[in-house]
Amino acid sequence: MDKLVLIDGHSILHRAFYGVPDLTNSEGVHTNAIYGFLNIMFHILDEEKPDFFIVTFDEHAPTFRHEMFDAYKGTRKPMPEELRSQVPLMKEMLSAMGVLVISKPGLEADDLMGTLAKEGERLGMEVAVISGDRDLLQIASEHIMIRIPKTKKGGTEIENYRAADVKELYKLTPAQFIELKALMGDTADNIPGVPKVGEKTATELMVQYGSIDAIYEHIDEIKKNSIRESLRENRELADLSLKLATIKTDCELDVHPDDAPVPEFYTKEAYELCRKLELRSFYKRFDDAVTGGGCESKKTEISTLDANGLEELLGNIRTAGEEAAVYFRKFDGEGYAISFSCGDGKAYCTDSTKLPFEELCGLLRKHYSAGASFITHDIKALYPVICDAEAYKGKSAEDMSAGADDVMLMAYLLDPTKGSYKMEDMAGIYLSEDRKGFEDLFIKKGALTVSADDDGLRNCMGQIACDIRVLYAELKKRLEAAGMFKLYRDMEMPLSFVLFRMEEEGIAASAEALAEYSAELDKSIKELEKKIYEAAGEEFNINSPKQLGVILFEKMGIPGGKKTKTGYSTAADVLEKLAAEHPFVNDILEYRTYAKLKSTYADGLAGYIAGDGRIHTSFNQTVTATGRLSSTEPNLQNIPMRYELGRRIRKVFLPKAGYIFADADYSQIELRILASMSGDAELIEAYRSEEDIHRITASKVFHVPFEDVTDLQRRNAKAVNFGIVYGISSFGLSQDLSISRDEAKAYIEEYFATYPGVKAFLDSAKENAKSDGYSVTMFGRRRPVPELKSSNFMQRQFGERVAMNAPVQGTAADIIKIAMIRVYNRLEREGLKSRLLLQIHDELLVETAEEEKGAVLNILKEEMQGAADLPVKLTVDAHTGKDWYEAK
DNA sequence: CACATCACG
DNA sequence: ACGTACGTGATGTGC
Repeated sequence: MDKLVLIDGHSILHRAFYGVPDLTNSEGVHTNAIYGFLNIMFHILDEEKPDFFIVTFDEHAPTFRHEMFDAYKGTRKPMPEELRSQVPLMKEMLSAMGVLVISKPGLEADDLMGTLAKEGERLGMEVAVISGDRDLLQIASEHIMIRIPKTKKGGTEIENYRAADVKELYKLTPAQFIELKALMGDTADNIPGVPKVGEKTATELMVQYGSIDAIYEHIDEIKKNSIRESLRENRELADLSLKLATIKTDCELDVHPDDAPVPEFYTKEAYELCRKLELRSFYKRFDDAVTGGGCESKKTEISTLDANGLEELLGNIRTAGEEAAVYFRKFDGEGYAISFSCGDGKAYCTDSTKLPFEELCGLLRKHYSAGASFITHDIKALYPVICDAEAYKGKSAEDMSAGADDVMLMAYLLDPTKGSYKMEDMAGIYLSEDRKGFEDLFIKKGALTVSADDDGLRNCMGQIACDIRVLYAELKKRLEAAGMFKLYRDMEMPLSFVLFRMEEEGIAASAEALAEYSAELDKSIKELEKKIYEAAGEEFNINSPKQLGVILFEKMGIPGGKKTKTGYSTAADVLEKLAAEHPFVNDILEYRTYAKLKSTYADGLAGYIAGDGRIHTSFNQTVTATGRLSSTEPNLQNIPMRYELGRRIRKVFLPKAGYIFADADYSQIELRILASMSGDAELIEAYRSEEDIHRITASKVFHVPFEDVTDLQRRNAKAVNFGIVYGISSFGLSQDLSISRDEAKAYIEEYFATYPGVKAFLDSAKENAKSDGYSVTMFGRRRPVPELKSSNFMQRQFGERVAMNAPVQGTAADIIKIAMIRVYNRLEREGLKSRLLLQIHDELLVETAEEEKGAVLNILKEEMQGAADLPVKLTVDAHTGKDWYEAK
């Protein structure tokens, strides 16, 4: 049977544009949508191997269906210029490939597709329709499959729908699907729908009655007054919507499915266009005949080095004054492999079978300290190889990072919302090179699957080194274009060195104290366990929310109600509301607290104490969307603090003999940044008065004299202050304060009336993020906020909160990063023995030599306060103590 | 491996 | 009509 593939060109191009990060060729021509489109197209073609193939494009002029009902015209967003410019190029590419591209002015792509699909079906073809949205599901049938590509991490997945799949998923036939859409409406498609009828109601009605006509026949049966009346009043609108929602399948076209046999694709013209657009990953699809002899596929020449060879290479690099790309991997035990790539286009490798690790380090350290420079991926992991304590003594973080570059940090700044910055992913995104993952190829269950001098491994190492140098040039260009290169060089690179030193230093923790604490918790846990089992009348796993839910809400009959998708919610805020009536619920809350402290902290931390008696956390520099750091294995940024019982765990963190801890934290840094960035005169003045900020806010918002502010008023004002920073919503605030949404709304309005500059700032933060596609901090750090353009209300709402929060949280992150570098440099340059150990977002912990106490406290205060010069001065509280508990 | 929960700023 | 504060990481359960 013949097979026909139809691609909805605009829809897939659109999807590709938003799914693939910005990509340009060296002339600045945007190519990401074309790249994504071709990937999806080839993927489909490889899979379907069709006999006929057509791509449709609509002209994006007002179309008949939509023109008729101008009053409902939704706000169809204008196409961003970066995408618009790719449309003609895409068409050019398709025509160069010999693909039949059809468009007809005045016709929606949907109608074109619908007509062609049905015609194909009539001709006895198996039809696959590729589109980015679900509208086309209505034409699914036994022989017409709708395929919707989703860009998930790890490639594109495609959802497939034949008629039966639609029926299964929506409990509706494709034809009924049209009516469903007509009832609920679709703003993006300018379909009004029936007011008050949303997805839920529409689905209920359709499943029950089967059609719009049937619904109206049984309209008296509809229980909900408002819905019934709305339906009655809007019968015309429903019919109108139905017309609008129906995809036409009977358009008159001069082209027919059997006019479009699958073309050759890989023509000379197409190859030349690929070259022009620099879409490298597609080069290899073309034959030598059209490429003129596989110029891109030439293998990188890889030489193996011994000690002398490496010495010579490093010497050459230094004399040439060029930066060498380096890729280093350490394996179990002593094993390692390392590769280099320089300007000559060749790759050089060595490994533990040819050069002992210590010798490698010796050579690298010698040349790095003498001025050789390296580009790598994850510089923090390379520092211990290229320098040692002798090299960095007395040197600033800038000194130590001057000769290094890190493509991972660069890519993080370009898009901090990506989950991973693996080399193979970045080669795909920025170089259009298809690479296999190093881990996937050679690492299984944490262990190397080949020997260190295996050819496959050597080739891969060499390839990665080459990619790193090409990637560096590309990322540098992009960072400069985005105005973030300085941020990268002056902030992230020096910081990477500071973090390396902090991790290396570690913090001492007493295993004995942890064990003692654990035993104490265990005793309480056992007692509570017994009490809970008695109250419940049986033994069960208290740690299982599922079992706990059954006990509480079924067996004991406590009214709780469902909350999560899997069953009852037993979260603390739910249980707390129950505790007043059912005191035994308190035992469960208490049990949870103890269990958490024991498993995560008392026992958990003990497992991380290394041979030197210290815990060496990892500070991750490329994880958060806002620019903050994160800490893992273990997380030392969430050690209990708020309640005494948990806080006691801080007593197990101890300075070494002759030392104490000095701990300094910013006071309300985010709120001060908000005041500064917004320039709100009242809020700035409030801070200048140096009075309690929450009390001032309460006084203004609730219109009471400063002295008469009650504790409750202050608490509420504080919550509003916090809420503002999070991108406030009346719902969120009402939850936090256990008040009504109306009350919360009134607070917020009064707050904005009090600080109008804050309101204006938040509004412009949203607007700018929407038009630019990203938020930006005072120091130019960006965070993409694609959610602002989502058609989903919730997503958009989330985007707005993000747009309000990211500039503030991100600026705070920038400032403490600056402070860390400055504190590090002062300690090092002044030859002090004290060492920076931890950063907890707005707090720094320094292991302080007793005799340096005064100097360190001064340094912390000066450098933290001086990290940024804002209209509202930053203030820092600093303390010392014999353990972390005392110092905080 | 997803989810719920809870620790922090 | 619908469900929500921003940013993280670790643990235990249960499919």
